[in-house]
Amino acid sequence: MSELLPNYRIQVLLPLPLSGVLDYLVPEELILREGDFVTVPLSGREVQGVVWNSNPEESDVPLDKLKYVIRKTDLPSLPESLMKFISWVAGYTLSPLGSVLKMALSVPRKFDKPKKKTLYKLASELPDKLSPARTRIKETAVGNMPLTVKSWCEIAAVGEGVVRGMIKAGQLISVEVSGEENFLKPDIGLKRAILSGEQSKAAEHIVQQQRKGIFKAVLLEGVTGSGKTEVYFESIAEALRDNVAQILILVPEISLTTQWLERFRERFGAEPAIWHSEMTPAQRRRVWWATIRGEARVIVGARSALFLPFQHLKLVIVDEEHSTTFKQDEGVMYNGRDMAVVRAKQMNCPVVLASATPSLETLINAESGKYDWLYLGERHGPAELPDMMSVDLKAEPLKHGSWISETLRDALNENYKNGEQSLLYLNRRGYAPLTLCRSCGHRMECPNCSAWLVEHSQFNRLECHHCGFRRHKPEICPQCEAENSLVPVGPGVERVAEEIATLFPDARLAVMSSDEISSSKALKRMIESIERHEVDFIIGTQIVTKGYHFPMLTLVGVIDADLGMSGADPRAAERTWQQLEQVAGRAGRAEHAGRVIFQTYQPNHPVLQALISGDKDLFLEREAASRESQNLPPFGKLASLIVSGPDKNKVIGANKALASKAPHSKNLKILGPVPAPLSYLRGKYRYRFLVKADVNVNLQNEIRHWLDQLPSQPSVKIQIDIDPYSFY
DNA sequence: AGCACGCCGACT
DNA sequence: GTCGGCGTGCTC
Repeated sequence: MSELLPNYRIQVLLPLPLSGVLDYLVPEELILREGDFVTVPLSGREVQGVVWNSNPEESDVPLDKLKYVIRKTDLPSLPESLMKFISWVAGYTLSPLGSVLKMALSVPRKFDKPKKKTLYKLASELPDKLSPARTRIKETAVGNMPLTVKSWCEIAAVGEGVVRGMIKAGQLISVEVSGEENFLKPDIGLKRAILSGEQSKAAEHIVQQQRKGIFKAVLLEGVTGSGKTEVYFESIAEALRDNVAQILILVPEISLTTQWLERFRERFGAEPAIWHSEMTPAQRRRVWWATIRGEARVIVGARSALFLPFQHLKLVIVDEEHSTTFKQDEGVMYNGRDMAVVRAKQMNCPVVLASATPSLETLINAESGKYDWLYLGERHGPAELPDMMSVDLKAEPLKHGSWISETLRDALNENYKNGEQSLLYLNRRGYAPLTLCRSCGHRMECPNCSAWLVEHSQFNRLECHHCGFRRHKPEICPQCEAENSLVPVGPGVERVAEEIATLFPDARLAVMSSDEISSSKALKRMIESIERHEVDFIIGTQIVTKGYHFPMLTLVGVIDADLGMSGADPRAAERTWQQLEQVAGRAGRAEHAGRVIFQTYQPNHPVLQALISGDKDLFLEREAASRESQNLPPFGKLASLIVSGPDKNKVIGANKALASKAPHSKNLKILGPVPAPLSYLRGKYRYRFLVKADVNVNLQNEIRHWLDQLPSQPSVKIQIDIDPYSFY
């Protein structure tokens, strides 16, 4: 260390799409360690980076090229465990290291420390006699949780004057927190759920793993309503007995979990820290700081929460582990579920994968004994499993312009007459997926993509669901100029809603799709209205599969059970099964028995057979066998390469160059290039290669070597997706 | 990601 | 003759 004086060299990783680190010199007076945040010069500007290597062995960058670190940033340094995770993810996804760092640091102005905040909690002694408004405050208080003035107003539905009055009277006591402490200190003893024998056994198992402080993956499988949440809540409560333990709960869509958060609040009397993409910069900063300081104990977040700077991560839970929304399919393409397992492994803590319909990958791992397997078989409470049947649309054809078969219509009618709720499921937004000219056959297509424009009747316009292009629905055909010749073809949720409105003119409808639900507030309002039974028919896209409890819902009609069954996606059947199983799980809550009707042209399809017979094991066995025979995940490795660019000839040229250098062996096959299913997207031509390999092949190395043989061309982009879930 | 460098169209 | 379009390439 004696010779490190003025020319002491370090390597800094910058949050830019650079694949490596940059070398800098350290001014004499500075002491820098790995993980420290630094400000460095980069082509004339100042950039924030992280010291990645404080003692590089060698480097080919000549000394005279190096610039000096400007200063050390006043931030807690990045935990070593996070640096390790970032490196791992970059290597696995074949993304530039700097891009992964950027993702991990997507905290605007993180150097601003969060502001102080004043919260108020209920005084321990209150007068016996309180005004009605003040009594409401007293009664809505959960545990001893301090809240902001605004939150008190919201939860007790009182005016601000009431709260201020109570503060003045000493009935609410102020608590100063540095901004992130108000979701801390969950009360582990509060409101313990009463667990069934099976549930407590499962919880106990997780707790034991957690106490051992070693990595272990546990599959927690249980049908909807079997009480998985209670099980992992108990494990969380136990893990929190360790006074510094941090717990991460990964959920598919945080904005859709108001009901979940209420349960958490009831159980722990505190808010968990929440992390998702739609947070304001101030909220992000608060959670990031609370996490790096170790003050946030329970963090609930979408997949990007994996990149928070945990200090003492002691348990990871992945809720709805089968959900495909864990897969990020742009930028750094990683699967949150798989990376959660890696993160837990690196942190030496257990990871719990919870689902009613586990993914095949996870089931195979559980079967082979690689993961522990906990099964909750009883359906908790009095609810019965729904009664399922399919309607063969070949035997019972739909009338022209109608999407509801007679059988389904009769069932809906009966349910409606009985004053119960029905759900119609169709995973297709808008009014109609295709608009066609009756006189010349012209199809309304997106100018930027090879895709049809979807009619949205609300504003009488046509939209591209891939690039966001929209236009007014024209009066005349743009090709043959015929008048009134454009007709909608096929149904979307809006069109099904229209049919329901015609069939049941007095019924109250709610359409649930991302078009109707712009914010989590709008969603909450809609859910509450359904819970209060202000709605008779719900027509929804896959947004309804996300695990809400609608106690009055007793009939589910699946408009098109075949949708999504075909295509290049090897997981299509599994995904359809999961989606339909989840939708079917909405029927029959509480004391009402439920019914599910699937409309299909393929009543003998294994997916439907499995759902109706309830023999999901047989289906999964067949699905596993089929994937094994094709050497597809999880039995083989798969990667997709999308070659794209605005100049079609350049893209084709790049394809040829790639194909000529493609490695081939007994263990690795490269298929393609073929035009991608969306062969033109956002103004770019797209071709796809698929790389299939045996599990023992180092897929990343093979691909890296392959691409390294070719010069990079800025006008042609190559996107690598390891273990792809999206096949567009 | 920025930012500069560089080579072709409409302007004072 | 220049201003400026954004294609291309580099940043220690």
